[in-house]
Amino acid sequence: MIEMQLDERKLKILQAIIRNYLETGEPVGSRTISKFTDLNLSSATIRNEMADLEELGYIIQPHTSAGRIPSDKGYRLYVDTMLEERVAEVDEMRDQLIQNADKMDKLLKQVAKILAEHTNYATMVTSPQYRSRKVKFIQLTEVDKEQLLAIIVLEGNIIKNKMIAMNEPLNKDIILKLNLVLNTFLQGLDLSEINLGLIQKMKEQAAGYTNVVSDILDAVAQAISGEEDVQIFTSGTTNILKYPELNDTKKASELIYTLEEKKQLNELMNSECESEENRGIQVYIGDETPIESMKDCAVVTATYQIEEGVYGKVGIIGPKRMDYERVVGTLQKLMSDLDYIFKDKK
Amino acid sequence: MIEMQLDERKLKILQAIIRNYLETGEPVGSRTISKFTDLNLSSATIRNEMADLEELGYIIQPHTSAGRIPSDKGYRLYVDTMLEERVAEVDEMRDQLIQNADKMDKLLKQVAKILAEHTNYATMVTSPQYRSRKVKFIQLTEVDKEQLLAIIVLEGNIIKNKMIAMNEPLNKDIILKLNLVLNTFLQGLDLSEINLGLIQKMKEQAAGYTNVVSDILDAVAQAISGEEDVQIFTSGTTNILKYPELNDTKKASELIYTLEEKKQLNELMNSECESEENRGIQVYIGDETPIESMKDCAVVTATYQIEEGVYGKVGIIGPKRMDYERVVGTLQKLMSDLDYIFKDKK
DNA sequence: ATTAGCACTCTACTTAAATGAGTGCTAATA
DNA sequence: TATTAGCACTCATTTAAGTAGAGTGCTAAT
Repeated sequence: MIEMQLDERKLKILQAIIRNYLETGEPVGSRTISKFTDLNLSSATIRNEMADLEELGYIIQPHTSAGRIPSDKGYRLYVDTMLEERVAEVDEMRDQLIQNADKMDKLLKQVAKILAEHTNYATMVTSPQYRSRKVKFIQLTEVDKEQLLAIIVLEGNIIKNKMIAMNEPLNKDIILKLNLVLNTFLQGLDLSEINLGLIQKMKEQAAGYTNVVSDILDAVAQAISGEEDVQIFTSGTTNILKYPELNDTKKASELIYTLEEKKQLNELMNSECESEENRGIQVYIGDETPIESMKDCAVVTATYQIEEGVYGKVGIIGPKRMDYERVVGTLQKLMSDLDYIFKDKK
Repeated sequence: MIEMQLDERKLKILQAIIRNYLETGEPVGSRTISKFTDLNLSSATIRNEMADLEELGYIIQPHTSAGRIPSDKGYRLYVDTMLEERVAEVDEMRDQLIQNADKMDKLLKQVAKILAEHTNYATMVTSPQYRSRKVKFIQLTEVDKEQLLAIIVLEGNIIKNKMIAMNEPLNKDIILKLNLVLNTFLQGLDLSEINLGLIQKMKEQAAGYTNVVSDILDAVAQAISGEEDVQIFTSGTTNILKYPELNDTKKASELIYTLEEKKQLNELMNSECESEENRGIQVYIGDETPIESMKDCAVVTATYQIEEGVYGKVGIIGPKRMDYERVVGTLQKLMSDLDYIFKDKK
């Protein structure tokens, strides 16, 4: 059997099928393509080509006598090679954003919301992760007889508080000494550099009050490492319900639940941003996503950068027939807007 | 025509209808009630009574040959007079809660989530509003040459941070003095007691450095008053989709959107808690709720108290055929658990 | 006052037929 | 050889009709 190839014409037809499907959400038939394209081919010819495309795995027939819809492989080809960049008309987004730039989490919530409103998809935004954040200083303060407040300031003035319960009151000198030890050891250190060995050393250094002190150190260490506070903001989850192909109650509710619950989203939002050249925009289609409830969706993520080593991600979840051009365009624009805003703040 | 009255028997029948409907979600017919109750009446008699109850407006017939379902008025009567208190089996909830009691917002998120999981309804929890919160202590710390960190600890160990930019570096003595002034003046004060006059006095007291100082005081005052952060946490929004009568895509998505958006929820969650005796538990049925998208739901809210003058609210949103007994019971239990947790923390 | 019995209503479900979009294949055509 | 017209066939969707069952309202008997 002759090896089949994707010639120019097949590509054009595939593109037409995808474009059309993106618009309508309905399987597209040969007649439609015959009229839709400027190829001037009869529906019969298109049918033959479509049969080939199906054999090649780029399109799928939901049932015998239906039109074709793109397969994951088809979408993938489309996203990789056929996507024309598009200048999105999202300047107003920027204006809306700048107004709320004073508090980081509010800003990010805004980003998620505005993005959702603009795209009509569900969106998610992670707070920046301070992976290589350095400790600027630490201060322990006695709040009352039973409680100590640890304040940890990280580079970039990220502030963390941690209440530490004490069994027995500590006297001022000890607190002073602890402050000294903590600062001497930890100041200027990268979070990744704070390991168990170091903590062990500190415990030795502060020997004598070991039991209390080790509690405190543990608490502080935990507060510093603070994985926990990679917040994820989501918005527009109900947009999901607008797309008939996702509107199966069971599936949709699982998806919305995932978005509400947020835990699982880390899998998506924590993956490294590889291709620097494309502003870290990644597209997951169908089974490519690591999240079960999104198997019928497409996910587009982009990475924004606050400064060297401080990244966050923005993601959009929609049907596979997502308007990729618009989404990618919008995200690129948004990334550059965020850059602008953060530069300004700094 | 003779004025009809709600006699004992009619009440019993109504109660049986409602109970049954709460369980099944289906209209309930006369035969069911005839067997269900211990009244030993035939279905025919029940039918007569039901006709009366319908005329009185307590039940509704969705169509000619269907059973009856409770009307809003019927639910209302049920909630007001027929609800027997029930001891709920929610002790595990308490255990789960205590584990996460260290950070307020996490705790409240947990409350929302656990409550949603236990009840299978959608839930919402507001952060407490510190109307009459007292200042415990304030500390200014120099972070670097240009920035000062103000840490304000309020009663109940609510911690607020505020970064303050300085035009000119301050020397240590001045900071010390400022600390002293701030604490002397503000410690133990109610937020409402911190007014412009007081601030004026403090400014005088710290005269000499007025320009910087007034900036700082303004910042601190703003940080303390911090109205903005009445957060609302929601959870289990997808539970809505489990109830067929709410599963109309359009309505459900509006409702979930309301819950995601949160803004509107303030209308519900900010209303005063009137009847102290009932732990501030309020029930809104159907049109009684101020929120449009909840017209087909029932909402139950309860008020928790951290201490004198510091309240927050917990709310549950479900179908009108909500299991009121269980919900009210669960909420009462939860309220007392929260009390316990907060007492302990204090 | 209660109840048995019966005719009636209306929904939900099942089944069957009609519709129509779309295909695959074959034979004719350029 | 590539393209196309034409036709039989498939299958999801819609429409219609018929059935079953739950429940009512009313009347007459107890």
